[in-house]
Amino acid sequence: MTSSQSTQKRSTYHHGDLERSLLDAAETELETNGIERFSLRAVAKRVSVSPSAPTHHFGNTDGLLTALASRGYSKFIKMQDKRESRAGDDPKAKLAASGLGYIDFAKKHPALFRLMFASERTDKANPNLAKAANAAFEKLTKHIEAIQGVDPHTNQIAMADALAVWGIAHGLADLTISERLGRATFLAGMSDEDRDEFFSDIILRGVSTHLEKKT
Amino acid sequence: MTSSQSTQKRSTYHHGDLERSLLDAAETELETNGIERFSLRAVAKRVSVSPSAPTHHFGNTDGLLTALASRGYSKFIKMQDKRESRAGDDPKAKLAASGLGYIDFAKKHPALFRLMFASERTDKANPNLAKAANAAFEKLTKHIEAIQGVDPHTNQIAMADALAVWGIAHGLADLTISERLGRATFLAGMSDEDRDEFFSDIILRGVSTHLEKKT
DNA sequence: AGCGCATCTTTACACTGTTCAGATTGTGCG
DNA sequence: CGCACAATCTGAACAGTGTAAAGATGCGCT
Repeated sequence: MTSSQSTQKRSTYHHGDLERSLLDAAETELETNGIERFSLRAVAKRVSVSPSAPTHHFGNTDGLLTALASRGYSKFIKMQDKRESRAGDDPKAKLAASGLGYIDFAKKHPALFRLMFASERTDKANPNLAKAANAAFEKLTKHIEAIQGVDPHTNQIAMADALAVWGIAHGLADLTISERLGRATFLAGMSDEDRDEFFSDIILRGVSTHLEKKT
Repeated sequence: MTSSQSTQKRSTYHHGDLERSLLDAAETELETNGIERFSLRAVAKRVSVSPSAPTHHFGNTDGLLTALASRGYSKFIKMQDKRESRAGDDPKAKLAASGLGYIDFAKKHPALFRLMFASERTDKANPNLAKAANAAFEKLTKHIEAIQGVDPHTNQIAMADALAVWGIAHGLADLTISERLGRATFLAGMSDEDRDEFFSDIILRGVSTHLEKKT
Protein backbone atom coordinates (compact mmCIF):
# COMPACT_ATOMS: atom_id res chain seq x y z
CA MET A 1 0.00 0.00 0.00
CA THR A 2 2.76 2.40 -0.73
CA SER A 3 1.43 5.78 -1.71
CA SER A 4 3.15 7.32 -4.68
CA GLN A 5 3.63 10.51 -2.73
CA SER A 6 7.30 10.99 -2.68
CA THR A 7 7.92 13.26 0.26
CA GLN A 8 6.02 11.11 2.68
CA LYS A 9 7.39 9.88 5.96
CA ARG A 10 7.52 6.18 6.54
CA SER A 11 7.04 4.55 9.87
CA THR A 12 8.06 1.23 8.42
CA TYR A 13 11.64 0.17 8.12
CA HIS A 14 11.45 -0.06 4.37
CA HIS A 15 10.58 3.10 2.60
CA GLY A 16 8.60 1.97 -0.38
CA ASP A 17 9.73 4.30 -3.09
CA LEU A 18 12.97 5.67 -1.81
CA GLU A 19 14.50 6.05 -5.22
CA ARG A 20 11.99 8.59 -6.42
CA SER A 21 11.88 10.31 -3.05
CA LEU A 22 15.63 10.72 -3.08
CA LEU A 23 15.55 12.17 -6.55
CA ASP A 24 12.88 14.66 -5.56
CA ALA A 25 14.74 15.63 -2.40
CA ALA A 26 18.00 15.87 -4.32
CA GLU A 27 16.41 18.22 -6.79
CA THR A 28 15.15 20.63 -4.16
CA GLU A 29 18.46 20.35 -2.36
CA LEU A 30 20.21 21.14 -5.61
CA GLU A 31 18.06 24.14 -6.41
CA THR A 32 18.42 25.38 -2.84
CA ASN A 33 22.16 25.16 -2.39
CA GLY A 34 23.55 24.77 -5.88
CA ILE A 35 25.87 22.01 -7.04
CA GLU A 36 28.86 23.47 -5.32
CA ARG A 37 27.21 23.18 -1.93
CA PHE A 38 25.22 20.06 -2.65
CA SER A 39 25.18 17.62 0.26
CA LEU A 40 24.15 13.99 0.11
CA ARG A 41 23.63 13.84 3.85
CA ALA A 42 21.29 16.80 3.61
CA VAL A 43 19.32 14.96 0.95
CA ALA A 44 19.05 11.91 3.18
CA LYS A 45 17.92 14.10 6.03
CA ARG A 46 15.15 15.56 3.89
CA VAL A 47 13.73 12.07 3.41
CA SER A 48 14.40 11.11 7.04
CA VAL A 49 16.70 8.34 6.05
CA SER A 50 20.23 7.35 6.99
CA PRO A 51 23.14 8.92 5.09
CA SER A 52 24.09 5.64 3.53
CA ALA A 53 20.62 4.69 2.34
CA PRO A 54 21.15 6.24 -1.11
CA THR A 55 24.21 4.08 -1.68
CA HIS A 56 22.32 0.98 -2.69
CA HIS A 57 20.16 2.83 -5.19
CA PHE A 58 22.70 5.11 -6.81
CA GLY A 59 26.12 3.82 -5.84
CA ASN A 60 27.43 7.18 -4.78
CA THR A 61 26.60 10.86 -4.89
CA ASP A 62 27.64 11.25 -8.50
CA GLY A 63 25.34 8.38 -9.40
CA LEU A 64 22.44 10.21 -7.82
CA LEU A 65 23.36 13.38 -9.64
CA THR A 66 23.61 11.50 -12.91
CA ALA A 67 20.12 10.09 -12.48
CA LEU A 68 18.90 13.55 -11.58
CA ALA A 69 20.40 14.98 -14.75
CA SER A 70 18.73 12.29 -16.83
CA ARG A 71 15.35 13.15 -15.39
CA GLY A 72 16.19 16.79 -15.96
CA TYR A 73 16.30 16.31 -19.70
CA SER A 74 12.70 15.12 -19.69
CA LYS A 75 11.54 18.31 -18.04
CA PHE A 76 13.79 20.21 -20.37
CA ILE A 77 12.19 18.76 -23.48
CA LYS A 78 8.70 19.16 -22.05
CA MET A 79 9.35 22.81 -21.42
CA GLN A 80 10.39 23.28 -25.02
CA ASP A 81 7.35 21.35 -26.24
CA LYS A 82 5.09 23.66 -24.30
CA ARG A 83 6.55 26.67 -26.02
CA GLU A 84 6.44 25.05 -29.44
CA SER A 85 2.77 24.10 -29.13
CA ARG A 86 1.90 27.76 -28.69
CA ALA A 87 4.00 28.87 -31.63
CA GLY A 88 1.88 28.14 -34.67
CA ASP A 89 3.08 26.25 -37.72
CA ASP A 90 5.93 28.35 -39.07
CA PRO A 91 9.10 26.26 -38.72
CA LYS A 92 11.16 29.28 -37.78
CA ALA A 93 8.66 30.33 -35.14
CA LYS A 94 8.80 26.80 -33.76
CA LEU A 95 12.57 26.86 -33.63
CA ALA A 96 12.55 30.19 -31.85
CA ALA A 97 9.96 28.86 -29.42
CA SER A 98 12.15 25.86 -28.74
CA GLY A 99 15.00 28.20 -27.93
CA LEU A 100 12.79 30.20 -25.60
CA GLY A 101 11.89 26.93 -23.87
CA TYR A 102 15.61 26.31 -23.50
CA ILE A 103 15.92 29.61 -21.68
CA ASP A 104 12.73 29.04 -19.70
CA PHE A 105 14.16 25.86 -18.32
CA ALA A 106 17.42 27.48 -17.34
CA LYS A 107 15.58 30.24 -15.51
CA LYS A 108 13.26 27.85 -13.72
CA HIS A 109 15.88 25.24 -12.80
CA PRO A 110 19.24 27.00 -12.90
CA ALA A 111 21.14 24.51 -10.77
CA LEU A 112 19.70 21.55 -12.62
CA PHE A 113 20.60 23.24 -15.86
CA ARG A 114 24.19 23.65 -14.71
CA LEU A 115 24.26 20.05 -13.55
CA MET A 116 23.14 18.89 -16.97
CA PHE A 117 25.42 21.08 -19.04
CA ALA A 118 28.41 22.10 -16.99
CA SER A 119 29.03 19.66 -14.17
CA GLU A 120 31.84 17.17 -13.96
CA ARG A 121 30.07 15.08 -11.36
CA THR A 122 27.80 13.54 -13.92
CA ASP A 123 28.67 10.28 -15.66
CA LYS A 124 28.33 11.14 -19.31
CA ALA A 125 28.87 7.52 -20.29
CA ASN A 126 25.66 6.57 -18.51
CA PRO A 127 23.26 5.21 -21.16
CA ASN A 128 20.15 6.89 -19.77
CA LEU A 129 21.84 10.25 -19.57
CA ALA A 130 23.38 9.94 -23.01
CA LYS A 131 20.07 8.94 -24.52
CA ALA A 132 18.24 11.82 -22.86
CA ALA A 133 20.83 14.35 -23.94
CA ASN A 134 20.70 12.95 -27.43
CA ALA A 135 16.95 13.32 -27.63
CA ALA A 136 17.29 16.99 -26.84
CA PHE A 137 19.77 17.47 -29.65
CA GLU A 138 17.63 15.53 -32.12
CA LYS A 139 14.80 17.92 -31.38
CA LEU A 140 17.00 20.73 -32.54
CA THR A 141 18.16 19.03 -35.72
CA LYS A 142 14.58 18.31 -36.72
CA HIS A 143 13.72 21.98 -36.41
CA ILE A 144 16.61 22.86 -38.66
CA GLU A 145 15.60 20.20 -41.13
CA ALA A 146 12.05 21.58 -41.23
CA ILE A 147 13.46 24.98 -42.06
CA GLN A 148 16.24 24.12 -44.46
CA GLY A 149 14.90 20.96 -45.98
CA VAL A 150 18.11 19.12 -45.26
CA ASP A 151 19.11 16.85 -42.41
CA PRO A 152 21.98 18.36 -40.43
CA HIS A 153 23.41 14.89 -40.00
CA THR A 154 24.06 14.67 -43.71
CA ASN A 155 24.61 18.34 -44.53
CA GLN A 156 27.39 20.35 -42.98
CA ILE A 157 25.84 23.72 -43.60
CA ALA A 158 22.66 22.65 -41.89
CA MET A 159 24.76 21.26 -39.05
CA ALA A 160 26.46 24.62 -38.78
CA ASP A 161 23.04 26.19 -38.37
CA ALA A 162 22.18 23.71 -35.65
CA LEU A 163 25.35 24.45 -33.74
CA ALA A 164 24.91 28.17 -34.19
CA VAL A 165 21.36 28.13 -32.86
CA TRP A 166 22.36 25.85 -30.03
CA GLY A 167 25.26 28.09 -29.13
CA ILE A 168 23.07 31.18 -29.09
CA ALA A 169 20.30 29.64 -27.01
CA HIS A 170 22.76 28.07 -24.62
CA GLY A 171 24.79 31.21 -24.26
CA LEU A 172 21.77 33.38 -23.61
CA ALA A 173 20.44 30.86 -21.11
CA ASP A 174 23.72 30.54 -19.26
CA LEU A 175 24.36 34.27 -19.16
CA THR A 176 20.81 34.87 -18.02
CA ILE A 177 21.06 32.67 -14.94
CA SER A 178 24.46 34.20 -14.20
CA GLU A 179 22.66 37.53 -14.19
CA ARG A 180 25.10 38.88 -16.69
CA LEU A 181 22.58 40.25 -19.15
CA GLY A 182 21.29 42.70 -16.57
CA ARG A 183 24.07 44.95 -17.80
CA ALA A 184 21.73 45.80 -20.63
CA THR A 185 19.43 47.65 -18.31
CA PHE A 186 16.73 47.90 -20.91
CA LEU A 187 16.31 44.13 -20.75
CA ALA A 188 15.24 44.24 -17.13
CA GLY A 189 12.62 46.84 -17.84
CA MET A 190 11.11 44.88 -20.69
CA SER A 191 7.80 43.05 -20.67
CA ASP A 192 7.90 39.28 -20.97
CA GLU A 193 6.54 39.46 -24.49
CA ASP A 194 9.12 41.97 -25.63
CA ARG A 195 11.90 40.01 -24.04
CA ASP A 196 10.71 36.85 -25.78
CA GLU A 197 10.67 38.64 -29.09
CA PHE A 198 14.08 40.06 -28.42
CA PHE A 199 15.52 36.62 -27.70
CA SER A 200 13.67 35.07 -30.63
CA ASP A 201 15.27 37.52 -33.02
CA ILE A 202 18.71 36.72 -31.71
CA ILE A 203 18.13 32.97 -31.82
CA LEU A 204 16.99 33.11 -35.43
CA ARG A 205 20.18 34.86 -36.41
CA GLY A 206 21.70 31.41 -36.07
CA VAL A 207 19.99 30.05 -39.17
CA SER A 208 21.61 30.98 -42.43
CA THR A 209 19.28 32.64 -44.90
CA HIS A 210 20.47 30.76 -47.94
CA LEU A 211 22.03 27.34 -48.07
CA GLU A 212 25.00 27.64 -50.37
CA LYS A 213 25.35 24.02 -51.32
CA LYS A 214 22.86 21.30 -50.62
CA THR A 215 25.52 18.59 -50.88
CA MET B 1 65.43 39.44 -0.05
CA THR B 2 62.29 37.67 -1.07
CA SER B 3 62.52 36.28 -4.55
CA SER B 4 59.47 36.88 -6.64
CA GLN B 5 59.38 33.24 -7.61
CA SER B 6 56.00 32.08 -6.48
CA THR B 7 56.37 28.36 -6.13
CA GLN B 8 59.47 28.52 -3.99
CA LYS B 9 59.82 26.83 -0.63
CA ARG B 10 60.60 28.99 2.31
CA SER B 11 62.76 27.93 5.20
CA THR B 12 61.82 31.06 7.05
CA TYR B 13 58.69 31.26 9.13
CA HIS B 14 57.27 33.99 6.99
CA HIS B 15 56.72 33.12 3.41
CA GLY B 16 57.39 36.36 1.63
CA ASP B 17 54.83 36.38 -1.10
CA LEU B 18 52.27 33.88 0.05
CA GLU B 19 49.38 35.68 -1.55
CA ARG B 20 50.63 35.20 -5.09
CA SER B 21 51.85 31.70 -4.35
CA LEU B 22 48.45 30.72 -3.07
CA LEU B 23 46.76 32.12 -6.15
CA ASP B 24 49.11 30.20 -8.41
CA ALA B 25 48.62 27.00 -6.47
CA ALA B 26 44.88 27.53 -6.37
CA GLU B 27 44.81 27.91 -10.12
CA THR B 28 46.60 24.65 -10.80
CA GLU B 29 44.48 22.97 -8.15
CA LEU B 30 41.39 24.34 -9.84
CA GLU B 31 42.40 23.20 -13.30
CA THR B 32 43.38 19.82 -11.92
CA ASN B 33 40.29 18.94 -9.93
CA GLY B 34 37.64 21.39 -11.10
CA ILE B 35 35.58 23.69 -8.89
CA GLU B 36 33.40 20.92 -7.63
CA ARG B 37 36.37 19.07 -6.16
CA PHE B 38 38.42 22.12 -5.25
CA SER B 39 40.13 21.81 -1.89
CA LEU B 40 41.67 24.63 0.11
CA ARG B 41 43.76 22.23 2.17
CA ALA B 42 45.18 20.79 -1.01
CA VAL B 43 46.13 24.30 -2.11
CA ALA B 44 47.87 24.93 1.19
CA LYS B 45 49.69 21.64 0.85
CA ARG B 46 50.97 22.64 -2.58
CA VAL B 47 52.64 25.67 -1.03
CA SER B 48 53.78 23.70 2.02
CA VAL B 49 51.85 25.89 4.34
CA SER B 50 49.32 25.25 7.08
CA PRO B 51 45.65 24.92 6.13
CA SER B 52 44.78 28.10 7.95
CA ALA B 53 47.46 30.24 6.37
CA PRO B 54 45.22 31.45 3.53
CA THR B 55 42.70 32.81 6.00
CA HIS B 56 44.51 36.00 6.74
CA HIS B 57 44.99 36.85 3.08
CA PHE B 58 41.63 35.90 1.63
CA GLY B 59 39.27 35.46 4.56
CA ASN B 60 37.95 32.15 3.38
CA THR B 61 37.95 29.81 0.41
CA ASP B 62 35.41 31.84 -1.51
CA GLY B 63 37.60 34.90 -1.02
CA LEU B 64 40.51 33.08 -2.61
CA LEU B 65 38.32 31.96 -5.49
CA THR B 66 37.06 35.49 -5.97
CA ALA B 67 40.61 36.82 -6.22
CA LEU B 68 41.42 34.02 -8.62
CA ALA B 69 38.49 34.94 -10.83
CA SER B 70 39.60 38.58 -10.87
CA ARG B 71 43.03 37.60 -12.05
CA GLY B 72 41.39 35.30 -14.57
CA TYR B 73 39.78 38.21 -16.37
CA SER B 74 43.19 39.69 -17.05
CA LYS B 75 44.34 36.55 -18.80
CA PHE B 76 40.99 36.42 -20.51
CA ILE B 77 41.38 39.88 -21.99
CA LYS B 78 45.01 39.27 -22.92
CA MET B 79 44.00 36.17 -24.83
CA GLN B 80 41.47 38.15 -26.80
CA ASP B 81 44.01 40.89 -27.46
CA LYS B 82 46.41 38.36 -28.88
CA ARG B 83 43.82 37.20 -31.36
CA GLU B 84 42.79 40.71 -32.28
CA SER B 85 46.34 41.84 -32.97
CA ARG B 86 46.61 39.16 -35.64
CA ALA B 87 43.31 40.04 -37.23
CA GLY B 88 44.03 43.04 -39.39
CA ASP B 89 42.05 46.26 -39.36
CA ASP B 90 38.56 45.22 -40.38
CA PRO B 91 36.26 45.84 -37.39
CA LYS B 92 34.29 42.69 -38.06
CA ALA B 93 37.41 40.60 -38.32
CA LYS B 94 38.53 42.07 -35.01
CA LEU B 95 35.24 41.24 -33.37
CA ALA B 96 35.39 37.69 -34.66
CA ALA B 97 38.96 37.41 -33.42
CA SER B 98 37.86 38.62 -30.01
CA GLY B 99 35.24 35.89 -29.96
CA LEU B 100 37.83 33.30 -30.92
CA GLY B 101 39.95 34.54 -28.04
CA TYR B 102 36.94 34.02 -25.81
CA ILE B 103 36.81 30.40 -26.91
CA ASP B 104 40.60 30.02 -26.73
CA PHE B 105 40.49 31.01 -23.09
CA ALA B 106 37.71 28.58 -22.27
CA LYS B 107 39.61 25.74 -23.90
CA LYS B 108 42.87 26.60 -22.18
CA HIS B 109 41.42 27.28 -18.72
CA PRO B 110 38.07 25.50 -18.59
CA ALA B 111 37.75 25.39 -14.82
CA LEU B 112 38.79 29.01 -14.44
CA PHE B 113 36.31 29.92 -17.13
CA ARG B 114 33.55 28.17 -15.22
CA LEU B 115 34.63 29.86 -12.02
CA MET B 116 34.40 33.25 -13.68
CA PHE B 117 31.09 32.76 -15.43
CA ALA B 118 29.11 30.06 -13.68
CA SER B 119 30.21 29.70 -10.09
CA GLU B 120 28.28 30.78 -7.03
CA ARG B 121 31.34 30.73 -4.83
CA THR B 122 32.56 34.01 -6.21
CA ASP B 123 31.64 37.33 -4.61
CA LYS B 124 30.23 39.32 -7.46
CA ALA B 125 30.02 42.42 -5.31
CA ASN B 126 33.80 42.44 -4.96
CA PRO B 127 35.07 45.67 -6.58
CA ASN B 128 38.08 44.11 -8.26
CA LEU B 129 36.05 41.31 -9.74
CA ALA B 130 33.30 43.63 -10.88
CA LYS B 131 35.78 45.99 -12.49
CA ALA B 132 37.57 43.17 -14.28
CA ALA B 133 34.34 41.68 -15.57
CA ASN B 134 33.23 45.11 -16.69
CA ALA B 135 36.41 45.68 -18.63
CA ALA B 136 35.77 42.51 -20.59
CA PHE B 137 32.30 43.67 -21.50
CA GLU B 138 33.50 47.12 -22.50
CA LYS B 139 35.89 45.48 -24.92
CA LEU B 140 32.91 43.92 -26.62
CA THR B 141 30.86 47.09 -26.80
CA LYS B 142 33.74 48.95 -28.40
CA HIS B 143 33.95 46.35 -31.13
CA ILE B 144 30.27 46.75 -31.82
CA GLU B 145 30.62 50.52 -31.85
CA ALA B 146 33.44 50.27 -34.35
CA ILE B 147 31.21 48.22 -36.62
CA GLN B 148 27.89 49.95 -36.24
CA GLY B 149 29.03 53.47 -35.50
CA VAL B 150 26.82 53.66 -32.44
CA ASP B 151 27.56 53.10 -28.79
CA PRO B 152 25.58 50.13 -27.46
CA HIS B 153 25.15 51.99 -24.19
CA THR B 154 23.03 54.59 -25.93
CA ASN B 155 21.52 52.50 -28.70
CA GLN B 156 19.35 49.48 -28.02
CA ILE B 157 19.84 47.87 -31.38
CA ALA B 158 23.58 48.02 -30.99
CA MET B 159 23.17 46.63 -27.50
CA ALA B 160 21.17 43.79 -28.95
CA ASP B 161 24.08 43.05 -31.24
CA ALA B 162 26.46 43.04 -28.30
CA LEU B 163 24.32 40.61 -26.36
CA ALA B 164 23.83 38.42 -29.40
CA VAL B 165 27.54 38.19 -30.09
CA TRP B 166 28.26 37.62 -26.44
CA GLY B 167 25.66 34.89 -26.26
CA ILE B 168 27.05 33.12 -29.29
CA ALA B 169 30.67 33.27 -28.19
CA HIS B 170 29.80 32.26 -24.67
CA GLY B 171 27.55 29.44 -25.78
CA LEU B 172 30.11 28.03 -28.17
CA ALA B 173 32.83 28.30 -25.54
CA ASP B 174 30.75 26.64 -22.84
CA LEU B 175 29.54 23.85 -25.09
CA THR B 176 33.05 23.29 -26.35
CA ILE B 177 34.53 22.63 -22.92
CA SER B 178 31.55 20.42 -22.13
CA GLU B 179 32.54 18.44 -25.19
CA ARG B 180 29.06 18.77 -26.55
CA LEU B 181 30.00 20.00 -30.01
CA GLY B 182 31.77 16.74 -30.75
CA ARG B 183 28.37 15.54 -31.85
CA ALA B 184 29.09 17.35 -35.05
CA THR B 185 31.76 14.88 -35.98
CA PHE B 186 33.02 17.00 -38.81
CA LEU B 187 34.16 19.59 -36.26
CA ALA B 188 36.63 17.19 -34.68
CA GLY B 189 38.18 16.36 -38.03
CA MET B 190 38.67 19.98 -38.96
CA SER B 191 41.95 21.85 -39.09
CA ASP B 192 42.43 24.65 -36.61
CA GLU B 193 42.13 27.23 -39.34
CA ASP B 194 38.89 25.80 -40.68
CA ARG B 195 37.46 25.56 -37.20
CA ASP B 196 38.36 29.17 -36.53
CA GLU B 197 36.67 30.25 -39.73
CA PHE B 198 33.65 28.15 -38.89
CA PHE B 199 33.33 29.77 -35.47
CA SER B 200 34.01 33.23 -36.87
CA ASP B 201 31.12 32.91 -39.29
CA ILE B 202 28.77 31.91 -36.52
CA ILE B 203 29.94 34.69 -34.23
CA LEU B 204 29.41 37.32 -36.90
CA ARG B 205 25.82 36.19 -37.32
CA GLY B 206 25.26 38.07 -34.08
CA VAL B 207 25.73 41.49 -35.67
CA SER B 208 22.73 42.80 -37.51
CA THR B 209 23.45 43.77 -41.10
CA HIS B 210 21.45 46.97 -41.08
CA LEU B 211 20.66 49.17 -38.11
CA GLU B 212 16.99 49.99 -38.35
CA LYS B 213 16.93 53.10 -36.23
CA LYS B 214 19.91 54.98 -34.98
CA THR B 215 17.92 56.53 -32.11
C1' DA C 1 6.10 -21.22 7.22
C1' DG C 2 10.47 -19.83 6.64
C1' DC C 3 14.38 -18.78 3.91
C1' DG C 4 16.86 -15.51 0.95
C1' DC C 5 17.85 -11.22 -0.38
C1' DA C 6 17.05 -6.49 -1.20
C1' DT C 7 16.81 -2.64 1.68
C1' DC C 8 18.00 0.31 5.38
C1' DT C 9 20.79 1.58 9.85
C1' DT C 10 24.84 1.91 12.60
C1' DT C 11 29.40 2.68 13.11
C1' DA C 12 33.73 4.12 11.69
C1' DC C 13 37.21 6.54 8.96
C1' DA C 14 39.46 9.84 6.26
C1' DC C 15 38.84 14.24 4.64
C1' DT C 16 36.94 19.00 4.40
C1' DG C 17 36.68 24.38 5.83
C1' DT C 18 37.03 27.37 9.63
C1' DT C 19 37.99 29.11 14.28
C1' DC C 20 41.04 30.17 18.11
C1' DA C 21 44.98 30.37 20.85
C1' DG C 22 49.76 30.62 20.50
C1' DA C 23 54.41 30.98 18.04
C1' DT C 24 57.29 33.69 15.05
C1' DT C 25 58.88 37.59 12.58
C1' DG C 26 58.93 42.23 10.36
C1' DT C 27 58.21 47.18 11.36
C1' DG C 28 57.57 51.61 13.12
C1' DC C 29 58.09 54.55 17.03
C1' DG C 30 60.30 56.21 21.06
C1' DC D 1 69.17 51.42 19.08
C1' DG D 2 65.67 48.81 21.34
C1' DC D 3 61.24 47.40 22.05
C1' DA D 4 56.33 46.97 21.75
C1' DC D 5 53.05 46.20 18.33
C1' DA D 6 51.04 44.35 14.27
C1' DA D 7 51.21 41.17 10.69
C1' DT D 8 51.83 36.56 9.52
C1' DC D 9 51.89 31.77 10.07
C1' DT D 10 51.24 27.22 12.92
C1' DG D 11 48.74 23.67 15.62
C1' DA D 12 44.92 21.83 17.61
C1' DA D 13 40.10 21.36 17.71
C1' DC D 14 35.35 21.11 15.90
C1' DA D 15 31.49 20.34 13.10
C1' DG D 16 30.43 18.65 8.79
C1' DT D 17 31.24 15.81 4.50
C1' DG D 18 31.10 11.10 1.50
C1' DT D 19 31.67 6.29 1.67
C1' DA D 20 32.74 1.56 3.19
C1' DA D 21 31.67 -2.45 6.18
C1' DA D 22 28.92 -4.96 9.18
C1' DG D 23 24.62 -5.68 11.29
C1' DA D 24 19.33 -5.17 11.56
C1' DT D 25 14.85 -5.58 9.27
C1' DG D 26 11.08 -7.19 6.64
C1' DC D 27 9.28 -8.27 1.75
C1' DG D 28 8.42 -11.77 -1.49
C1' DC D 29 8.95 -16.38 -3.27
C1' DT D 30 8.86 -21.26 -3.01
